[in-house]
Amino acid sequence: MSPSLLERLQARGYRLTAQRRAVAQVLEGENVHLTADEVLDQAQALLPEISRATVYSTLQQFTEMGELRELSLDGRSKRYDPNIAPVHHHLVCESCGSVFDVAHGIKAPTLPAAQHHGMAITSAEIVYQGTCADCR
Amino acid sequence: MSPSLLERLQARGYRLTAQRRAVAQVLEGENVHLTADEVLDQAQALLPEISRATVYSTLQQFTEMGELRELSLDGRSKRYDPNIAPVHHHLVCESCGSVFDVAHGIKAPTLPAAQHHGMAITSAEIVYQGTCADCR
DNA sequence: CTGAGTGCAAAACATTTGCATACAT
DNA sequence: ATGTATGCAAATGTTTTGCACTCAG
Repeated sequence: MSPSLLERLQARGYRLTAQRRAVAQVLEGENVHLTADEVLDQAQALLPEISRATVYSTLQQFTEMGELRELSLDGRSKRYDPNIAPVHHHLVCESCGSVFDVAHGIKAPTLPAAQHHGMAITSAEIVYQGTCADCR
Repeated sequence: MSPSLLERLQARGYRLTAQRRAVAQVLEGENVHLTADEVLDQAQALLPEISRATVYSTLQQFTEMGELRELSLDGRSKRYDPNIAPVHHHLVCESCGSVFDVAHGIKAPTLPAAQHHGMAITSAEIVYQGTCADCR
């Protein structure tokens, strides 16, 4: 089994506090795509005194460290995905906003240089939109 | 040439006011991906008394009518794309948020039914991320 | 005319920031 | 110890809403 988020943070020598451990623990697992607010809720269940500002700043740091991927799938709030190892895409329910991972192996087509508009491309992500079973 | 946004609205018998005409006019053209706030700015240049609430509600209606496509490309604010005819994808600058269209012809791979997670898929959009010429 | 559209201001969210205090290393 | 992380509360940015007034059809 691959190292957990918490283990990866320790391995980096990252300063660990109870708050950061709570955030890491909430984000452990497969197919996890929580908003900052959901992370706050679940982290407060583990550690009641954790504050909103700390959750936001911790999520921002984990993202900058490359330990989380920030997803902007609807116009409302960002979601955080701890599944960073393989590049993978997402399915989004247009009705309730729930998110599923697409197993790796599906690859976005490479964009011909003529279409780069002068940009240096670093990644490509596909968002499949539709309606989930619950919303139908 | 294909009918303009304004012409399409007229053809639907949609009730037209000076405000709605201003919003439609601002969104005319190719490679336009404005935020609500940018639409407000430009619409106020045409019609100083237009209000923020009207711009938001008009954009929402145009989107529901299928005359605009709402893009959630960064976590900040939605952008509105009047180019709805062909399905097309986008290039986004991670630094400044500017957006370019990818010419049609590029298609996202079809997702095998086994990966649908019970969802009914309606569309697939690719977001290519990178850094634009100006930001380098 | 008349219901739908508009402006205004306030509310509802999402996120960020400044600063004094607490704590991991 | 010491510098960084945290909590609090206020600020910022985006979008929505309630309500009285206006106007397109």
